[in-house]
Amino acid sequence: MTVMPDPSTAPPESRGERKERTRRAILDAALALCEESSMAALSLRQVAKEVGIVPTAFYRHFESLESLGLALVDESFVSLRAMLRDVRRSDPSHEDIIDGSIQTLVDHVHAQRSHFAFIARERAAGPPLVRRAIRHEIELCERELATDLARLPGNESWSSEDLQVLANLMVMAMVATAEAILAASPRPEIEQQIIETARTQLRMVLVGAVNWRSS
Amino acid sequence: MTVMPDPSTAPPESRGERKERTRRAILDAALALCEESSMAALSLRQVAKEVGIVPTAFYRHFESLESLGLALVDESFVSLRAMLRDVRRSDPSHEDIIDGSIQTLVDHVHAQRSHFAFIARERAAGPPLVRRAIRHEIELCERELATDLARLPGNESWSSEDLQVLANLMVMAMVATAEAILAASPRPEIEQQIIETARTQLRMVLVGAVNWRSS
DNA sequence: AGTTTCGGTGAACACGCGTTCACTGAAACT
DNA sequence: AGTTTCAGTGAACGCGTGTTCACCGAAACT
Repeated sequence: MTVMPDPSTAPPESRGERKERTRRAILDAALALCEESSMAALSLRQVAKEVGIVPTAFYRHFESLESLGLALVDESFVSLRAMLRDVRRSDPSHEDIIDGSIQTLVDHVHAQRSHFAFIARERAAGPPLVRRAIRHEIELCERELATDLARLPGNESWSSEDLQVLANLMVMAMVATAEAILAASPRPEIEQQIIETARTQLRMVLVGAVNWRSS
Repeated sequence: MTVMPDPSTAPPESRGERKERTRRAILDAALALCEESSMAALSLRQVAKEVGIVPTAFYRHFESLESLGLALVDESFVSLRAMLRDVRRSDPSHEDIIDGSIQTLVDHVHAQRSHFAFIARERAAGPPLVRRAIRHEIELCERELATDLARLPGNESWSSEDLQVLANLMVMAMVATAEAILAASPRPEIEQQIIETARTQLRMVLVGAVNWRSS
């Protein structure tokens, strides 16, 4: 609960290290507290109590709850980009590229549960600035995916607009799948069904993609 | 601001009519107030002030903010189902079925803006019970769409599971499109681009669907 | 005409909120 | 050793919160 280490057993810690530790504690507490509703229903005093500091000490780390929110957006998208990197790393020539990608998604959603939940929630309901920041980050992810898709063999004839549209569709399906997994857990049998659904959907979209323009 | 009619000009009004009028005013005020954040950041006193009644009078109509939320879910899904009915009404043999459906979506999103925004927001960030209610309603819509798809010619060979998965994909795209329209307004050129994107995506999915099983 | 019903009132309750300010005390620097 | 820096303190402010209660007065019923 408290940030203070036990002075008898704790190793020596510089001032900077302690500040960073409190900052982390604030971020974690905020992430945990807004899990049940939204950032909009989060109070400075709640966070401070959870961290184990007095309310005013909060201002030593963030100038407002909104800037805390923006920091959480940054942090959450580090997790999301790590996932995209893992998805990209898989061998594109492999047949199970769909299964692999979905498994990577599932793994990361479980490992960084709060970050993905934060993005899903605040994307629609966060403070205006937080909302904007999230939408912007997602748009960047779509553009990245679009350039990745452009490099894939067989896509030479695609216009960049169509690639962008396909990337948008895929990201939207990914976001929805992540949301569904979060809403389902911890019920493995429902989660398995969501995974099956996502797999089939990705295959359907893929079938649509390979027959595009040629139909 | 106030619910009270001017006694000099107002027509006579029964007790039941007045109660219903106040109830409506509460629903509208809540819808308007949580537009900028979420139900989670809504207070009874705020709503009462907006309606023009004293806070305690709220309890004459709803037993809590959460039950108000559930009433708003019901109301919002009346709008959504009205939209689905309009979509379904269009001639399925017509070539522009995609354009027609999307136009219907756009029209309804504009006409019932607050209802669609409410669903999009609270689906992810509302109080747990509200979230559950919305997810359940959306699932019902998916099942309805799946049975509709089953009646379409050329789908005889589809398994009911695949139809369900396709319906899920389409509803997910519809929800995302509605969200995008709400986030874009009032910028007509961006909205037009969203519509174009949705049109292309629906075509892609359709191409995938017609080539399903046969590929 | 007399009585009941009930939507709306207003005071009061204990508590949580964001923000201010002067402060403490140990770490970090000179 | 002496000074500065600064994360964390704690009291105080004015306001908003949900909920309770006894009360009012007009519509609705008998």
